[in-house]
Amino acid sequence: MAGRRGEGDEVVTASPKKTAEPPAETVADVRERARAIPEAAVARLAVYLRVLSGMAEQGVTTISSEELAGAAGVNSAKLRKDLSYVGSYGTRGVGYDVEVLVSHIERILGLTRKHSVAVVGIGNLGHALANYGGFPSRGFPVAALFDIDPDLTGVPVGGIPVHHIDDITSVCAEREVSIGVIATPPQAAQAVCDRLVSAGVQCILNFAPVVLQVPDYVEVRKVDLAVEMQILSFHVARRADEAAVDVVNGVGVDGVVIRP
Amino acid sequence: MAGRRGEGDEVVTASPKKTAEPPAETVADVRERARAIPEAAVARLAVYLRVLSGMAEQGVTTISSEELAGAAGVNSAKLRKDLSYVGSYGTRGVGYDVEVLVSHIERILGLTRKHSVAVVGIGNLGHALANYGGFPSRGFPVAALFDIDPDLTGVPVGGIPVHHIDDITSVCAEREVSIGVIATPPQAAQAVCDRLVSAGVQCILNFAPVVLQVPDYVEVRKVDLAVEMQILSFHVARRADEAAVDVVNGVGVDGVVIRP
DNA sequence: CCGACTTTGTGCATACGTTCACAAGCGGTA
DNA sequence: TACCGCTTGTGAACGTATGCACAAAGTCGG
Ligand SMILES: NC(=O)c1ccc[n+]([C@@H]2O[C@H](COP(=O)([O-])OP(=O)(O)OC[C@H]3O[C@@H](n4cnc5c(N)ncnc54)[C@H](O)[C@@H]3O)[C@@H](O)[C@H]2O)c1
Ligand SMILES: NC(=O)c1ccc[n+]([C@@H]2O[C@H](COP(=O)([O-])OP(=O)(O)OC[C@H]3O[C@@H](n4cnc5c(N)ncnc54)[C@H](O)[C@@H]3O)[C@@H](O)[C@H]2O)c1
Repeated sequence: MAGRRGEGDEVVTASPKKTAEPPAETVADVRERARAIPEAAVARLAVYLRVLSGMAEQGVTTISSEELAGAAGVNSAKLRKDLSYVGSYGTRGVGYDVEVLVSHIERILGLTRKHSVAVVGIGNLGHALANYGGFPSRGFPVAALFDIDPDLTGVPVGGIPVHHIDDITSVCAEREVSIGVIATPPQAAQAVCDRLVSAGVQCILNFAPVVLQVPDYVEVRKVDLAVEMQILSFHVARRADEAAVDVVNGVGVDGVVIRP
Repeated sequence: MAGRRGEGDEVVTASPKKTAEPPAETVADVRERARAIPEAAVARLAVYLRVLSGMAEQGVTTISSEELAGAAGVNSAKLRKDLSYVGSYGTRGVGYDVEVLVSHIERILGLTRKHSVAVVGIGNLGHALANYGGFPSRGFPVAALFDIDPDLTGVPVGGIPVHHIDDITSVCAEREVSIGVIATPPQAAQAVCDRLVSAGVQCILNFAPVVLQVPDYVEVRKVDLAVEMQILSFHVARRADEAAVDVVNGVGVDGVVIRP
């Protein structure tokens, strides 16, 4: 790593009583860095990873920040900064080795280990998720399905048997589920969430349009399609408003310049 | 509106030659404000709206920022700031009138008008979306479905007939589609997107794991479940790293205090 | 009508994220 | 080896978002 402040890899022998203000840099910093990656950058790293995997399949071995940024739909400076959080694995004047980059991003994202997924609520959405081949191939095997409906339990969906929600604790423990996906009706979501948490699941992906309450140590991400659509709707409205402003501008509100 | 700088609701007659530095506030500002709402705030407004609608159904007529913030899972100061972008419709010492707030948020989000949705790609996910009742009830009627598979076209899904993708332009125009949802395999997504744009659709919600290229005036939002899971995975890994640091800390790296 | 109490709305400080711009570093070439 | 052109990696400037803390503005009981 280039512009590091201190000098050399100062071993952990640490000076005795440095009560001075500027804190010394330690081993902790190496770990600390992972924590220092902005959430927004993490989301983009996942996108870069997908693009890079595609590149690798097409036989591309090296890629410049400019190219990768184009393919990922971001500014190249941002891309380089994002990659700098991961470490410095590029070659100046050349670019990045695709394989190397893939493996380092995978390491940072914790994809060196598989994360088993459990889907709760095997209705419209749950069926789609269970049948989807895109998760296992990316390191997220769907290890268990749950529903409360007795007509569904026992029947396999996408090759995986559906368990009754009451068995959630034992099955999750047995299959080492680390991610729980909630696809139940909103009324049931909080209760399901609580059961997942009790079962030791610390990561939850929630499709139900409710705000889940969880302990601090549990990470929740939500996918709310109605919210997405409302954001789109907002932009439509905003655009209409701007058009209206332009009209007013054209008509000319006396003397008042809108954008000089 | 409370803390407004100027005085009274200065009508649009605009003072003659105020070339002074502090720019006068005009009609444009009212419109301007909509544009000034941070994207993050817009997403939260949609959540507040959902919570408020639920409250209204339960007969709640008034709510304080503290209560609403709790229900929406955010800090109350943030909530109040978000609402201040919409305008000042609360009553100090009392709180917000639920109905009033709902209607103002709806106005800002452009929900006073319906936004017809077209879903393209009626596979696993497309079926789930077409069958989902949550969209029409929130002002987003599903007006058309499209697929390339001749076996699917003509057959109704969720009460809506599936059209062939080749009819996309005429059908979208006829049904005044304003939001296009892409649920096709990734390989087809860019082509489908281009067709939607040609058909005049300016808002796109993309489920395919690809980065879409669109003209500036088109708004795209993506839902990428694998990315969501990878973000969760990152947090798991980060947590494991922190635990490792704590162990090192416990063992005691001589003299170096990690967090004093 | 007053004064105690509650809750909003926002100025300000801080933290976070993005973008610019350029020195540092590398491969290739003479 | 010395130079050149290209691309990375990162300080620093900027812009945006968050959260605190408190004055302003309202309600309500007496
Ligand atoms: N279908 C979509 O396209 C879509 C889109 C956006 C959001 N959502 C949300 O996703 C969730 C699921 O949607 P859906 O269309 O699949 O609903 P659905 O009604 O088709 O399926 C829900 C399933 O959950 C099961 N269930 C109910 N209570 C349960 C409990 N306590 N424990 C376990 N399982 C339980 C039901 O038996 C049913 O099989 C809903 O919250 C919905 O709002 C769905
Ligand atoms: N199913 C899921 O749970 C899930 C989860 C995450 C992401 N996705 C993504 O969503 C998309 C759809 O997933 P799916 O599981 O429904 O796939 P699917 O294969 O079940 O369905 C795809 C549908 O698109 C149609 N199609 C193909 N090319 C088309 C074209 N050019 N024009 C119109 N229609 C066309 C096909 O006929 C098919 O009906 C994929 O990109 C997938 O990666 C799905």
